[in-house]
Amino acid sequence: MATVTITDVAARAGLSIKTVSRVLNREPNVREKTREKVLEAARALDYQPNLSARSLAGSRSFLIGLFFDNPSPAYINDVQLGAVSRCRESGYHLTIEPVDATSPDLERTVRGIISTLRLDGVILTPPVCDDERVLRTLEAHGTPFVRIAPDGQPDRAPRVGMDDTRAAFEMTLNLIDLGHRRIGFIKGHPDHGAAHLRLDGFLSAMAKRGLTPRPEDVLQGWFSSQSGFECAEIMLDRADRPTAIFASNDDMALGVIASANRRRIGVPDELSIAGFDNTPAAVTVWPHLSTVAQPIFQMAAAACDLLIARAANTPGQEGPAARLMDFEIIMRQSTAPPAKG
Amino acid sequence: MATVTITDVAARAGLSIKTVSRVLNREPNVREKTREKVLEAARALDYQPNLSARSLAGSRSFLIGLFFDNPSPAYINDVQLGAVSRCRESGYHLTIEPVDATSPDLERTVRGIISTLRLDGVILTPPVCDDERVLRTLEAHGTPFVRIAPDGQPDRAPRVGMDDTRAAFEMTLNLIDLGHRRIGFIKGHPDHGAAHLRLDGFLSAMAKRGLTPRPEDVLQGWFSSQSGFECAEIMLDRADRPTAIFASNDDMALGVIASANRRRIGVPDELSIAGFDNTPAAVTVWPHLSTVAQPIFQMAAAACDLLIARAANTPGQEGPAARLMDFEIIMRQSTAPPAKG
DNA sequence: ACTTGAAATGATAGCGCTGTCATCGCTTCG
DNA sequence: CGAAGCGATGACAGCGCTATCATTTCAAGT
Repeated sequence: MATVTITDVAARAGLSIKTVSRVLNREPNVREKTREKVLEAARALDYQPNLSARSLAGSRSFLIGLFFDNPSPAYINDVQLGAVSRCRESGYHLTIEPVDATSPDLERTVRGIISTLRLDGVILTPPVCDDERVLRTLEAHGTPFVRIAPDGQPDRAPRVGMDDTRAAFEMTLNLIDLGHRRIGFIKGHPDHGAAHLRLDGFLSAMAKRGLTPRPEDVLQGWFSSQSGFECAEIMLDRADRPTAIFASNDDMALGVIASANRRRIGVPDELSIAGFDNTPAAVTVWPHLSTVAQPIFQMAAAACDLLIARAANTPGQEGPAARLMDFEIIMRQSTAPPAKG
Repeated sequence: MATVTITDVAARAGLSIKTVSRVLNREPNVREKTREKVLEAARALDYQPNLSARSLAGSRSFLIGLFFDNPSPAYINDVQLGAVSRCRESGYHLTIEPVDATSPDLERTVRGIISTLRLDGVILTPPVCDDERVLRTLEAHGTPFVRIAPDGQPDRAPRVGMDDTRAAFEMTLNLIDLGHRRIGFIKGHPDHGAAHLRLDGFLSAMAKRGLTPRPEDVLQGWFSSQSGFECAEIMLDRADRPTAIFASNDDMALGVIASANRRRIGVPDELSIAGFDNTPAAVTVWPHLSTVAQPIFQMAAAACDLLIARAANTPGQEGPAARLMDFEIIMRQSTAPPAKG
């Protein structure tokens, strides 16, 4: 309530407000003893800088925007936590900005957000990170942004992501090495780049082990559990059904489990199932789902780091940077060696 | 990039900046024709007000904070969407502030956030909405806040919520009217007030129909799917097991389904299962879960409304307000009449 | 001691708005 | 016809900070 300003701190420390400002902003050329005096006064007064004033006077707003459009709640939740964790460390705050990629006003909306807030940076998650209109608007305004797991144009701006292909490759290898020969694969939404990468990984692994998936075992899904269910219904209907199904995301894998349960096909004894994403739901079903864990929290934190670093350095430096994070293959109870015979 | 200020708009409209400000803030005493001139100039220049400047000069920051501590991703996602939808309409923005209720620095953290950002209001979700330290800090600072689904102290501050008791009551009635007599109930985390309310609703409904649940059919869960699974394992192990199980949230209901699947107990033929919350996972499993839908989006929107209205009205008016929203009972495929015999 | 220059500190002008108060013009009524 | 009254508009002072540039301090070099 009783607002403490930088002037109060300066008075208490017996210094000018500019010196206080210098200390608070970690600027160079401040004597160690002076720094301590300032810090002590600030602590004693429980001084909290006014973001609006800082933003108005300076070139930074201490605000990072997170743009997203209807992703999975678990995903966006992880992104938020990762981003906020870094923001906290640097005195930044995160504003969330759901965006409707199908809106005709998209440009105007985006323009309004970034210029009203003077965002220091924007984090873009799929599918917004591949929306040409959003990218163009941000570039035109000169607002730095980082894309998380973008599909294409890898060098257009800094990005963080993971190697989907290699992850799918390794998961497939795991399945094969468990003894499976006939493995079904459910593709993801064709508009998502990751869907293609995961398919590539699956196919390479099969090829590497000298296996050729039958066309009827590679079905088109849409990343929804419903689509996974439907694909499973088709595959499991055949007498010579696969002994394992690798769905390109957990939701679809859950659909596969639902289908298996409905048909009373034992998992994993009669059918192994693997997913991708390690959503919370993966351990909500029985049996727990084997899957690939994406380092979403870390990716978002890294994205935030890039933006904050960029806002701090006055020089308008560097071009695009990319950062690939490590994934993790998590084998739980939904996968096992195929039944003998 | 080329920043348009209110001065530019004033110049183009041939008016003073104060008049432009009046129009933009919907203040009274502006001639209609003047208003139009201003609006047109603003449109032509694509003027976007600078939030920092507005905040610094005025008494509002146009920022609402959302405090939460590790709730379910689906829940918090809905809250965010609901809150942002209202913020957008009023030129507000939402900053998300995950809070660790167990942190010893909690007060300092909260104080830092609200005084740095000068938040116009804060939305509190469970369990933060019942954290005494958070409430006290907000009150001490004079920051308005609205609690979503708080457990106790109904009159401490404005709140929005739903009638958990009645929802559980109605769902139980549905189960009974389907023909079930022996219904198991899985309680929620005892620290969450909603858990008690839902139990009350269950018991009242049973009593109303002259039924008395056996003690061994009312088990203590923790709102986690794991705990639901464990409770189900116990209940379903008995020969005279319930014909229906009502879990006080969807996660636990999912655990029950998992247990039933593991035991090859058919759902809903041999066992009906109902949940509470209508999480996305409710339609990811098979069979789809019957559950209670909370109007989370609307609750958050209402909370936001209260905060924004309060920030707009200069008078420090009104005491606590409460708003109860309507829930919805959704009967899907996990419930059916009990097997004959 | 006296210069010299870099390091340390301070004075001051805004940043783009809103709030306060003054001013202007027009209607209304005695 | 003049005074009063009110609606409409404008001038201007900050809000709390950062940026620029001026000034002071102090150690080193001669």
